[in-house]
Amino acid sequence: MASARERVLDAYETLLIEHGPASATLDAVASAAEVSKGGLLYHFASKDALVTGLLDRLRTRSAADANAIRTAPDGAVAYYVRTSAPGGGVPGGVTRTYLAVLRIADGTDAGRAIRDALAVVDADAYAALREELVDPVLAWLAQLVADGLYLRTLTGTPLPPGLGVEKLLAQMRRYLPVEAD
Amino acid sequence: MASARERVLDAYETLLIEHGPASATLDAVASAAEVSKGGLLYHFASKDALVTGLLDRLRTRSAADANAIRTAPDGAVAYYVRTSAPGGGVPGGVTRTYLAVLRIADGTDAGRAIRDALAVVDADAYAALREELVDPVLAWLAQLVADGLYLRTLTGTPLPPGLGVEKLLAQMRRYLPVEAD
DNA sequence: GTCTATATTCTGATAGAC
DNA sequence: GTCTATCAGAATATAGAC
Repeated sequence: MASARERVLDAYETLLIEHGPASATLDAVASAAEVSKGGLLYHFASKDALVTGLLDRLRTRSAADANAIRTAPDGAVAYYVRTSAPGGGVPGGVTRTYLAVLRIADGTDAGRAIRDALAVVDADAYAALREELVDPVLAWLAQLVADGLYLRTLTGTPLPPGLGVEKLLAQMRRYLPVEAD
Repeated sequence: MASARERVLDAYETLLIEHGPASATLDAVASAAEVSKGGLLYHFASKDALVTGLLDRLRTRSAADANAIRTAPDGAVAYYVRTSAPGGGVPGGVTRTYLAVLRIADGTDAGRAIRDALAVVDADAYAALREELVDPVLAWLAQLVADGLYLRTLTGTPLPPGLGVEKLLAQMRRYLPVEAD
């Protein structure tokens, strides 16, 4: 079994995504992670510390994912688009953590660290895409397409019938110079 | 001054976007709307009723916005992309309400009505874009670019230096057959 | 390191005056 | 239609046993 600390973060992610921030109470997280509330508070001394722990995980996974984008066999764009689509996230990847963190982002001063962490993920992915696509605006365009899929993943809206990710990638290859050299 | 009912919805939207769902308590909403908690509960008998009221507003504004997309002078794509970018929302438009509703969406049964309402907004905009772009995959591609900007608006991440919306539109016009006939 | 029990604060909602 | 006063339940966090 994974360490209690990792189990707590996994449970917090799942609750944030599936039941929303209001349901991600310390009680609920502890219960889902199969530890007591006291056990949870040993690893994360407060709810803020739990959030900080999730942000640390997000940064770590973002760096790893940027590397995966760079080394993807089918090219950076295809990898990024596929992993952004609903159901396309890889286990232990950045997608799930990003979606969880999105749910606790707000416009307050306290939310500043959260927005900064999300901005770093964006910048990491953009830098990785730029290594395949030299034109900055084109790289941004490709990233935005994938981020649009991300928004669908966030809302839980399934893809429209007849409109799949591979069809989208084919259209991008047809019109945009996004092929790896 | 706007009616108390509209002020309450405005205040609820603002609190959801700027301070997150946890801070959008009945007390806080009433205070921001400059009514008492009792006054709020006269117009919206429960928190669920407040959510339902916001979803009704979302659907109304989505229908109006779909019409604005169709009749935009510069074309549907340009309008949709511009209004999706950070700071591009029009007062009383669907953007702000959509961002607020996004913050209360979750994967539970109770959140089903919320996700459905968000899906309707997506479908409304897609249908409006399709009237300009006949190719379904191309229309979807254009929508995803705008939705990617939406995600940035949601996270509050400013656009990268040197990468503006008009540059993006120029690139889209260059590579994609997205020009209005 | 992990647990139970408790203190304190805050939330949604009700009751009833005006 | 709008207000104040109040309650029952839940939330975070602390204390201290094991």
